[in-house]
Amino acid sequence: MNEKQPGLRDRTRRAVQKEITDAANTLFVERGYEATTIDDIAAAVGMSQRSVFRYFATKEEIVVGKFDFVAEQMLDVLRGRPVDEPVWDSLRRVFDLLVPYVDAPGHHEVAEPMQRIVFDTPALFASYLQKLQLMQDGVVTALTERAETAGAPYASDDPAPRVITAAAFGCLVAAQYAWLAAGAKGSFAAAIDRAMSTVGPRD
Amino acid sequence: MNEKQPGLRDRTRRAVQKEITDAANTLFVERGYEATTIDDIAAAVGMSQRSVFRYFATKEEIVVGKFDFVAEQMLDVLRGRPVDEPVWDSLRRVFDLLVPYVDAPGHHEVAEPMQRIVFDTPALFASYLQKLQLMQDGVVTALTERAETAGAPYASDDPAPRVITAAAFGCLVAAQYAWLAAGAKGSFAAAIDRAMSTVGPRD
DNA sequence: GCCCAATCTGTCAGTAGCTGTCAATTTGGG
DNA sequence: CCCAAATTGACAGCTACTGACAGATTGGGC
Repeated sequence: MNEKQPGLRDRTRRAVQKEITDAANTLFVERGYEATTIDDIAAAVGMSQRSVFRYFATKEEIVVGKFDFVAEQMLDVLRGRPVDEPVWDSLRRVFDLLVPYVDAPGHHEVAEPMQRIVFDTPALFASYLQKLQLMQDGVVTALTERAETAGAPYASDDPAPRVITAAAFGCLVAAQYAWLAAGAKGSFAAAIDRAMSTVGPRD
Repeated sequence: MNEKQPGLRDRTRRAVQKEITDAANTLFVERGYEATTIDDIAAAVGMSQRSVFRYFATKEEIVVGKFDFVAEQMLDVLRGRPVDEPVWDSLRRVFDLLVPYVDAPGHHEVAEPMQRIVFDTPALFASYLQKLQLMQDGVVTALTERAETAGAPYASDDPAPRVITAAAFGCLVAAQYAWLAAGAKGSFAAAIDRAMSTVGPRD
């Protein structure tokens, strides 16, 4: 087995990371992202600036780092879907993973303002788009493998899997725009449904 | 008339900007983007670091700044298309604008390496994605206006124009991936055609 | 429970991107 | 020809980020 128990060391590491993100997010919402300094965050958590950088490579990563984890989960979900399910439907299921991050019931005090901060701060928005691109890379790989498993592999130069994935993620971002513009009311899942019914693969 | 002659001042400004980008691109291709310092660029053009920042707000802007200009051109092209043309076809025509930037015939010595640098340097790629998003904002506005002109306006909460635009731009990026992966041979326009025939709007 | 190697930590020094200020110089255009 | 406006370099300063090192902490096998 290549499985490994998290071990105490890893667990405390995650705990400290969460402490930092929580403190940072509070500050970001209070004072704004750019107005908050790494030293501010370090002081709030009670550690040195250098140590904060031992948990997060960049300031942006404090905000968007969680999406690395989401990207992994996406692969699990996608691989768990039936191989004969239409690709567009599988992708729709994959996006269910993001719903709790966006539509977070309960912590509307922090989650929603943070979302606006991401969309309004150029540096953060760029990082977010980049993470989405990373997710797409994983999805494209999984989709390619799945097609092979199903006995209908894509040609090596066929752009189809990437195009379909890109279109689906485009729907995702558009849905998020619409949802935020409408005041973050209503269900985010419904916004995705609506977006993904507007375009789709051709055959 | 709200038209204004460029005036000598503006023209020299553009000229200096071009001088900087040319010198910078050469250095970027030679030594890499991150290994090249603003001071290096300033020295190469024979001005102070401070002055370089008077022409470009950020280092990334030296590379991706030209896309602001492209975004404006896109609006012109889109507004010049017949109002009854299918949206997907109009967007395909808009993308013709990007072909010369990517498929640049002649200066393959710089244009193609720079493209790889953009895709391989995280900071640059993120900026590029952001510029694409900016272009989309403009396109969505133009599309909305056009629908009004045609007497078939979108509902204010209808995500359709943004979704379709996002899907089209997704095709664009996927096409660029495929084209670069195939060694930048063949026509980029054909890659876009292929990508945009894989997905599309539903009605 | 003991102990050591592995990990974590703070401190310090340094680099690069980027900004404000100001005085000196250049220059477009009337 | 001349002046108001724009451009410039020099300097100081801030913040994100990195490398190095010495000392403290601690997980986990014995």
